[in-house]
Amino acid sequence: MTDQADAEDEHRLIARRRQKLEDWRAAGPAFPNDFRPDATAASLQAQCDGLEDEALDSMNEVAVAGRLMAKRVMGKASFAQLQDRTGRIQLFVQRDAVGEEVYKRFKSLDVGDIVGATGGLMRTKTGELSVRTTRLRPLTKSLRPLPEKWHGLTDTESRYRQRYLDLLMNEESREVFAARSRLLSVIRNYFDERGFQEVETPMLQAMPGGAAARPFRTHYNALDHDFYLRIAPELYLKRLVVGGMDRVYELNRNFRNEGLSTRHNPEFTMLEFYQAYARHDDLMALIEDLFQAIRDDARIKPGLDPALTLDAPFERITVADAVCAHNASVDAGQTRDVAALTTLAESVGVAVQPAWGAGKILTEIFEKTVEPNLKKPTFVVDYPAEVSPLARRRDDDPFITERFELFIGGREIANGFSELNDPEDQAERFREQVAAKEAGDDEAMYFDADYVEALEYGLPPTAGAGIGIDRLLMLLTGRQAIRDVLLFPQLRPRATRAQDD
RNA sequence: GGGCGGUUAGCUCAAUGGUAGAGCAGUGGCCUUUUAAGCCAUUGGUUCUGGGUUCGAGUCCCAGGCCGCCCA
Repeated sequence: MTDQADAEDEHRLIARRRQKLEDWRAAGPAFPNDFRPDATAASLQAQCDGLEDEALDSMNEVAVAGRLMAKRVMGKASFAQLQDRTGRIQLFVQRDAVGEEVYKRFKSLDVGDIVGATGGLMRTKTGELSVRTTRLRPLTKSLRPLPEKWHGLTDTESRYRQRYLDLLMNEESREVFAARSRLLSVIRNYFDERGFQEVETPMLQAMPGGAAARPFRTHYNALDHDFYLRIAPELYLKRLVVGGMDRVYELNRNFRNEGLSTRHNPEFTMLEFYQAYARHDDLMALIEDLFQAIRDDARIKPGLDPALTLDAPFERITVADAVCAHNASVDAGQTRDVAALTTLAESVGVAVQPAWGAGKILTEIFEKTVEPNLKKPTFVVDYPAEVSPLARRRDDDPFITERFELFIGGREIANGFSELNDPEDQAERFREQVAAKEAGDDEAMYFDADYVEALEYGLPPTAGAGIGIDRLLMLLTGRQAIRDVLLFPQLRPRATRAQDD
């Protein structure tokens, strides 16, 4: 119970509703949990579509439950809108049908209260399906007023911080997250049907690996040891392939210690999958096919720029060819020439570091000058080994790897490669990473001796790829901000909430 | 990290440096098929925070918070 001082400080609107809750308590259990709806708004709308009055009259009573979203009292008869997980259904409440007492209680309900209603079905003069309410049970009192009924909740900060209000008030928001669920479901079905096993590997890792990124650090008291939140599951998934799981996938969170932006959230959802006895180009074909399944089965309504299409086949181009195509000042013979690349890099605003080789500079130029222009789905291939420490080199050209990235709408959507399964080459690549880290690159990798040991038992020839689910969903739903596709995006903590100490 | 914009009633928004307002919600009244129901009346403010300028600041200046957009 709140004490008197709190109650007096409380906002008048909340205080008023709290008083109504007291009235509920006086009338019996105020938070009953034995009401059982036997229908939903959508099921009733579907079931009664096109039915005449007589047909509705002859139907059994239904029980519905949900949140009161609108209340229109017109004397001795009233209408209310009940919202459940499927949509809305109207209640018709007549004083002479429910009795004076119940009608009075109905009139004292607030928009936002959660109620259960029982009654037959009818259609109003204007044709709206309604529950002709005979019994009405208040189930949960809402002490705080909902946002305004017409404009809803538009303040972006409130929409992110109080997502429950956004979901209650904004159907588009509900639709985005329903689409998210369907997308994940389509992906899981796709891999399950092809013999991939879904697994979960550690998020709390003693040594973060599998990507170039800064990790979050935390402390494990029982072991008195610092741990990291994973930046990628890659090295664990490949250990599983060593262990005989020839096809695995994981669909879960990664954490990267970087800034917040329209396109970055510190925790984000990634699909990674690995298939033994396959090469990177097998996975390119698989991803093309997966995207057809997403297009056909995920039923994502709004969004995707009409100028874009997910239809296969996707375009294919090499990093070097793409750089030449977008930069007139460099030709095919110079794409491994540090001097020529440095000149070009600086002319496009890339600050070249002394430690960078041709592969790194070329990739930076690519990201700066080509990436944003890749609107149509495009596989970019032949990434330099220098920027691909976990990818297998091409047998005919060890400067580059059997790696691809998929770009759609100017953004990276997927990244994959034939896995490096030569333990000696992998050890050498790790040593280069450690050298880069010591030279000041805090995104460079650690030497993961345990992983190299696993490779020494033999990783079958394998290809793997990752797809950023949040960015894919942004693309599919046409959302500009990653926060619009995350239920609880990261925001700066609020200082004003009183924390004692 | 830098630049720009925003921040006013529970919500959505107004307000030349001169009495802080409207709609919705709330409260009281009328109203037995409404659709943002309608009509009458009415309550409600730390104008994000802290300084400053001024006879007087929501408004101008400085610093800060949070949010958004753009850039690095």
